[in-house]
Amino acid sequence: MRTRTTYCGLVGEALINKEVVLHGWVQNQRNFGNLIFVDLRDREGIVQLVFNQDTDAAIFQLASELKSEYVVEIQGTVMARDAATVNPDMKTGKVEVIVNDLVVLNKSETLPFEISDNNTASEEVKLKYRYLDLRRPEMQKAIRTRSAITRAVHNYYDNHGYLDIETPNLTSSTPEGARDYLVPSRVYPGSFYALPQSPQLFKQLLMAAGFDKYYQIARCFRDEDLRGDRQPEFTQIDIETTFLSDVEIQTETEGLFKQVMKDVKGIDVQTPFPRLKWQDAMDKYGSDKPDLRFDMQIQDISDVVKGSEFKPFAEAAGEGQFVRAIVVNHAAAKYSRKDLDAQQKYIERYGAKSLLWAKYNDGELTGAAAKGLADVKATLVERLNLTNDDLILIVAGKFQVVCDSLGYLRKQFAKEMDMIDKHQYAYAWIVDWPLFEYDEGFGKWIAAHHPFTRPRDEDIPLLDTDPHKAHAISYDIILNGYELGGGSLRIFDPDVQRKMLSVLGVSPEKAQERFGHLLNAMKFGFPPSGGIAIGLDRFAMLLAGRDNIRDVIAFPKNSRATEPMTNAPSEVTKEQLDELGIEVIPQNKD
RNA sequence: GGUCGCAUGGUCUAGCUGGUUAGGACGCCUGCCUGUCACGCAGGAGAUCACGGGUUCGAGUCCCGUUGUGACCGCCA
Repeated sequence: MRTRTTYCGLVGEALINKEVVLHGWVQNQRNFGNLIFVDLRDREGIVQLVFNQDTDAAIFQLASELKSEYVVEIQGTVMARDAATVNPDMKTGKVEVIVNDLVVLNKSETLPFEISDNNTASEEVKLKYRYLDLRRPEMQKAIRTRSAITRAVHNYYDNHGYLDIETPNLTSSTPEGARDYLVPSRVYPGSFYALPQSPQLFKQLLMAAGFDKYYQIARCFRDEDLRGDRQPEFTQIDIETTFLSDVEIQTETEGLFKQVMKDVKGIDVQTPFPRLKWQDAMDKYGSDKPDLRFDMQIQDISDVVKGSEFKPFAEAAGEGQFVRAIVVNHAAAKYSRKDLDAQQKYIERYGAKSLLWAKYNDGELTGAAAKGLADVKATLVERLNLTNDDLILIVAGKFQVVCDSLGYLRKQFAKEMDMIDKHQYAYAWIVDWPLFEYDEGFGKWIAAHHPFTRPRDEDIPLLDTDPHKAHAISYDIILNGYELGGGSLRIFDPDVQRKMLSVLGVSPEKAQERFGHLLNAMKFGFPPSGGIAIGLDRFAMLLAGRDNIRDVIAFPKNSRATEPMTNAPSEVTKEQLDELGIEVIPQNKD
């Protein structure tokens, strides 16, 4: 093999009349009998090769046998193309390479799908041949965006005095939070390691050790069902510091985003980011991670419809019930009764009884809820600031139901009405979180963030009396409707930590067993600390302009948590199980 | 765990109310072509219609189940 002189995609006018050696994959071949064009592709792009019958018959013969995805080495001369044959759509379209030597390094069988960004092969097939799908320029770009991000992250934290410290992947199981992935111990049959859901405890202990500023790009594992923005293993940019306030940590983190946006996208983002209280986010946008690229705020009209005999409003008159609305401008004509009935199906998922809607035109309300609103029309028009062709969407019910439903509708209609600027990056902090949330399924309080989150000092007495009223010193960073990351200041008083765990229903014995190391550490000069963890996959997905984190993970799992290429997870031999002291109970399907 | 959708040559898909020689596009194979760049033209091969059962004179099509797969709810921060 000769030494490559440049990448295919980098062959440009600077190299005209120069000799080059290129390695790459055959993208395409156009054969004219006595003249052949071959598009040669590598990670930087495509360049056109020219083979002429008259120049070298033997090389020409070899070139005529090239097929898609053959791997070749060529030596040739870069030539300027005639004005008439320049291809303005190609980066290398002003030049071409006249080939004087061709070596086929490897052949390719017929491919399961075309290596093209237009290919429409199913997700299943693409994942099975992931290495082929990754050859597509779009995929190469997405993976490279991720690489650029991690590079910028390392640079930023290195420049700001943070130490990159690794934490174990074989650790012990913790009862809180997500389901753990377990790894059986051979040395101690019947005992298991757990893969970390995050390096949370370790990073706090690194602070106890006095490292002051830590960061790590850490792999995390959670055995829960997948979504477009959730994989069972994922990567966090994990940060922990001592002696900093919540605002100081946020400011350092804003610096990171500023730097990454500059390095990766060439965009200057404004800091500080807007800060939104959790309660306000829920009230105005129906979500704790609202997409702030468009407005369309939720408005409470409970007081307006109070006393109404219209059944949905009458039912929602009680304690803890709300009637709220969004107004979609210029949408009344666009949506039919049928369209809106279809939307109702979607909000039923969140427990909404019905989608109440009305259209406003020339001072009149029409539609499903018009009759029920007739008495309060004047107030409503003023409150919602209605103008012609407005579509009003109203949901009544419990707080969570109303928020989820209107949050969904807000996003959905903004999308359908094309109100979202795809080039905008709307960052914000969500602050003032409740410390706990109530789990209806288990009938108990669970940590809204995690059990080490520090309550506001003035709320500590509430832990004994009204835990649900306590607020956390925690913060989420959101971008375009996605939760990018979250962090908090940590409890550093062992008494507060014990109290916190007790509210969560963790007995002192269990606490000692699971978190003894942290509780012990708190006895020996434990510093106030805080940090944040940022979802690298989601961040990369957003910067790469994709809508699934699979696209920024080289070898992801499918939606059933399996990996079609390697067939993971797979069965193991009886010998392997015996060694671990494990017996598999056969699954009875009937 | 639940709901909804999908499964037809290598790939993507058409196939309505049951009777088709299972159609098309891309890819593949053969031939022709000296300026294409999604080259073009002519010809050709390639499908137990995911699997199992049922209804029917007859099933790609209807019904039930299984499997695989996608989205969502639950779950997850």
